[in-house]
Amino acid sequence: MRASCLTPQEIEQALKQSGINPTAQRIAICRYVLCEADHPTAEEVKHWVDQNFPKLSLATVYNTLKILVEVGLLHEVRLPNSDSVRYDHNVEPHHHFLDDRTGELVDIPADQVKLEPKLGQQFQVDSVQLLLRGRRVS
Amino acid sequence: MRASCLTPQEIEQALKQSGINPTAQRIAICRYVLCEADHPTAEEVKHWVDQNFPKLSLATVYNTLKILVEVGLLHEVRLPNSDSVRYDHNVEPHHHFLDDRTGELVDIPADQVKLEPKLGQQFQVDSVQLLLRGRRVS
DNA sequence: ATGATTGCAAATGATTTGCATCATA
DNA sequence: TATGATGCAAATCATTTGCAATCAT
Repeated sequence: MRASCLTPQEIEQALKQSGINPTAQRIAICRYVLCEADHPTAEEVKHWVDQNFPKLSLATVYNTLKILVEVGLLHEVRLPNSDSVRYDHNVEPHHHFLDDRTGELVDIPADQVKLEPKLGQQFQVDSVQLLLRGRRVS
Repeated sequence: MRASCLTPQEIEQALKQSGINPTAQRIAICRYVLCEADHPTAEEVKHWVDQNFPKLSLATVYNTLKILVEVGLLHEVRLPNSDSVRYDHNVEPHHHFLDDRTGELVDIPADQVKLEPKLGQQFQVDSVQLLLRGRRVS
């Protein structure tokens, strides 16, 4: 489901291919956000880098995340129950399930939901964003 | 599609039934947000009341909107392209279409989209939030 | 009078920005 | 040394909150 972890070298490659100068800070952020992390907020990213890459500023975290979103390596997710943006390294079309109890956010592969809008042809649908809410039962 | 406009009396009724003290300010806000308005932001509500009900503070706008959401007379909508919450007086289940060019947000009746999640039974789906994005062609 | 409601201004939280410093080609 | 990247602090934007003044009962 989740893309396998990238090595620092592969991350460097990916950044270069997207026209991003692969600085040490950016690679550090990518290591977390493109791999280990699960829909983190900017604060969570900052918290992680604080432990693994001291002296990286919050502004650089935000700036880097913004760049990654711009080139499409990352997607923003805004949840109805929070003010902070979450970052999703899964850039393939997919849906989300939000556990309203725990706040946990789970990726749902696109093919697990049959979705057929029947709108007038004046509506040209380019993309679809679906959030399923409820709770997970064990 | 849209519920017909409520008279001030009916608004007063609705507020009382929801246990909200129907003050002049609250009725004024409801007149706009439960009726005329089309997915306004808090700022847009403030702008309207400024012209029709001077001396109503922004804090009261926010507080009133929050109360209306709490009792279910209004729903919050967070769009991916904006930081401000929009308020939706259509509290029946429905979807949204967002025109990425104009920013226009259109209600889509629930029955115009066939939606069948096929998730494992550990996912108990209580509600669904669908945003279709694209552009409207004339 | 009493409690609820309001308005104002200050506080908050997330994010952005300006700018001086720093690193690297 | 020129260009871009970083760190810091201040700015911004949406929203919330504290509190004193006001209103309705």
